[in-house]
Amino acid sequence: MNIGMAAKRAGLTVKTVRYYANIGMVVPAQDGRTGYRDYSEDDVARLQFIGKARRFDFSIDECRELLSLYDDQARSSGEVKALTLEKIKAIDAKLAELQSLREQLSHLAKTCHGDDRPDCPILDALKGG
Amino acid sequence: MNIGMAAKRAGLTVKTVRYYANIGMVVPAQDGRTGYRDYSEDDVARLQFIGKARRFDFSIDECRELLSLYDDQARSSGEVKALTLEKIKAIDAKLAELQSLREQLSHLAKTCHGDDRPDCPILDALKGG
DNA sequence: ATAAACTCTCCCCTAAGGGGAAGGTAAAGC
DNA sequence: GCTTTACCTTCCCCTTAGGGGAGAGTTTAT
Repeated sequence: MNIGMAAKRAGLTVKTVRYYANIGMVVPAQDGRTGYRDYSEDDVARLQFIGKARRFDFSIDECRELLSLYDDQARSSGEVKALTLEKIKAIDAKLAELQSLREQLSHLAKTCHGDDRPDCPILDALKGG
Repeated sequence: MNIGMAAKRAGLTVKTVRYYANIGMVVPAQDGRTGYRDYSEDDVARLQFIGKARRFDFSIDECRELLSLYDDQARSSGEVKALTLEKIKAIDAKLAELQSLREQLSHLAKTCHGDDRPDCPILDALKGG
């Protein structure tokens, strides 16, 4: 099938699907005369797989790993789980960082009266060396 | 003072400080003969200001706004507070997204026995249309 | 005088595509 | 059969916020 249909069925944009072909993630057959990409059902399944993994915040490189595990009939579920746990750890770190940031900003916002007067504790906090 | 000292005093890299000069955020005087940038105390204060705001996750464009508010003696603290509250809102959205992601991944990881057997609920979840 | 440390500009690189141009192809309408 | 429209191709530039490094000039220390 053509790229437009493959993209639609995978819930991705044509640009994205073309990108995945360019970087070698999902490389479909290609018509020699027209140059049109020709996606198989299996290609579409892989696109869907990647789409889902991306929505789970896995990077392209991580998707590549997952995909090779997905392809490998002999892989252990332990490998997949390890990758997932790593991802969770990274998310936890990001969460902690954002939460700390939020607290600090929230504190600053609370101390700022936020009216027409020009004095502002937020700017003062940013100012100090 | 030279860029190296300005960078050190602002807690930034030389590359970063040069970048801020290039995009017009902090443009120091420049020696006509050598081309060396010459940072004033005020320049350093602005660099420090930007450095802090960046650490608070404000984007370069938001720093630009903050900086113009910082420069504007007539600005109201309300404007600054509004920007800060917007930032907090954006952080909250990101937090919610990451938390949902974490829950889903955590659930998947829990259902995966993670041993040497090849069947893996995580990959199965990614596979399904 | 020379070596080390510092500075300059210029160019390419990052992640994951988006936007759009120029041009070929296919399907539908008349 | 012809034309419009929709779809496809490659190619190139754009995004964030700088990092890495080359090649060349400058200043400082020995």
